[in-house]
Amino acid sequence: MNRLVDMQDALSQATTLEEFQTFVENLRAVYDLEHLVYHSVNSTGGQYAALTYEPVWVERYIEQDYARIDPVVQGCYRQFQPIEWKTLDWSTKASRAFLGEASEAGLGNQGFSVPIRGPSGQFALVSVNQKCNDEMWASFTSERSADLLLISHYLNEKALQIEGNPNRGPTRSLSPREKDTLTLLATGANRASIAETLKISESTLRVYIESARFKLGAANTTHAVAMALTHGLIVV
Amino acid sequence: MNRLVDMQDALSQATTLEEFQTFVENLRAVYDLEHLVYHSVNSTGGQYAALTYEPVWVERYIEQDYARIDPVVQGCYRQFQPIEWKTLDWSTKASRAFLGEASEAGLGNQGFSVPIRGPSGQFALVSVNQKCNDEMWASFTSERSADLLLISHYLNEKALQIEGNPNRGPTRSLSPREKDTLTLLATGANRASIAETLKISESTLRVYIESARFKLGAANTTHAVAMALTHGLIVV
DNA sequence: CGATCCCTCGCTATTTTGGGGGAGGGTTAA
DNA sequence: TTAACCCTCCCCCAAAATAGCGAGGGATCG
Repeated sequence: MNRLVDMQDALSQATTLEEFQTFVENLRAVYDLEHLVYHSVNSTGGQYAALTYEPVWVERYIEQDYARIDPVVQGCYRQFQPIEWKTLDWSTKASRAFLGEASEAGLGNQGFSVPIRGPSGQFALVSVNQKCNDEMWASFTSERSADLLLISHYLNEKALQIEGNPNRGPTRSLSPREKDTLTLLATGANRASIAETLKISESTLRVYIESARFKLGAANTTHAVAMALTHGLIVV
Repeated sequence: MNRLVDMQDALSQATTLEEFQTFVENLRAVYDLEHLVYHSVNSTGGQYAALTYEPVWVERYIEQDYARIDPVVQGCYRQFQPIEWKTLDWSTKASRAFLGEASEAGLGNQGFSVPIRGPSGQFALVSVNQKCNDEMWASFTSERSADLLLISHYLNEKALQIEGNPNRGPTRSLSPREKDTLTLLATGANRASIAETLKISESTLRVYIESARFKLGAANTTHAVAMALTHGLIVV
């Protein structure tokens, strides 16, 4: 387990994306893997990765927006547990084509990916890739799964830290009533029913909505609710 | 590290909530902690926990809906890293009252919590609690933080497995246009400006909003955006 | 080849929200 | 004792969103 301790030490030194990338490359070498990938995905198509794949493949992946069809990404997105690539559904046409291209780009036949989730819907995955037979791979993944979980956690922690956390700006705190209001709005209730629930007049309710909007600098109610959610001010 | 392996074995036997609860109790004993808590806060406001707190405290916690003001829950909700309770903000009146009650209920002065997130916005936290001085606690948490991360992961995996995923079944995935739409709505844009941004007519845009609402079972646009956010379908 | 979904656009009401004003009384901290 | 919040309530009117209909063309999959 020394490797993990060393890793944390080395990782704590990294403060830039370049150092992060170098770290991932070193980690690949230490574990004697074909490839190691940290891949952060967000739903709007933005993505950031530190990886050891061929640049050509990476470029094509981004250009073709393969994250949308990549069975590994899609599979991880719906699971909590790490995923063995072999267990994924490679039957669709798109998947097959994707697999073919990936093989050509030098990816091994074995793969294992760990989903990681952070606040505000942040999502990333750490994948390891190898060329070997099923038996050897099963042995590797069962022995190293705990390591991989921890590595994934530390990598994501570092990535979030380097990217800077999005909760920038002095978000003024909301009053209890404002929280109640936004929370109920987030459940889809309209002003009339919320007023009834909170046993106040709709006029009063409007004051809360408006003051919450003002405090958050939100353009409208939906915006205010979205901001409150992503800033963790309310939990629905 | 044998303890962790044993733990996984023992946990794999558990198939019911009662066994899960017993497992948590045993784990508390093994690590010689005052308390150990697995607390799942689901997005509809419901919560499920396996813990070693006094039943009276648990009842009060649920009855008063303390999850909404509990600084540990609130803090974990917006962090990726585990949290040391001492670093939280205990200055507000509600926090202080909460802390007072918690102490009376037998909670120790030291605490450490690990946030865990699963698919569809699932959120849980694992907390450990102890009565001891700062130095001893710092030593414990630094030595055991990796253990705790893994424990949290395995506990959540098991909890998800036991609970099954019936409530998250009908969440159909959103089409790209629907995601675009909800994402822009979450930024506070109105329909006119979104239509302009996406270079489509407002009529078309309305179809997306309505189909997204329908798919998510949302009562209105704000609800749909909130659901998409908490389920991790969009990221702002 | 039909079912199903996605993308695109239109119409007329009706309902809901938002903007901009007020007002009074309570608590808390400088 | 002020100032700065917080909670509560009211008015009018304009703007925006929603409900409930419709239409056609394209891709995909069984």
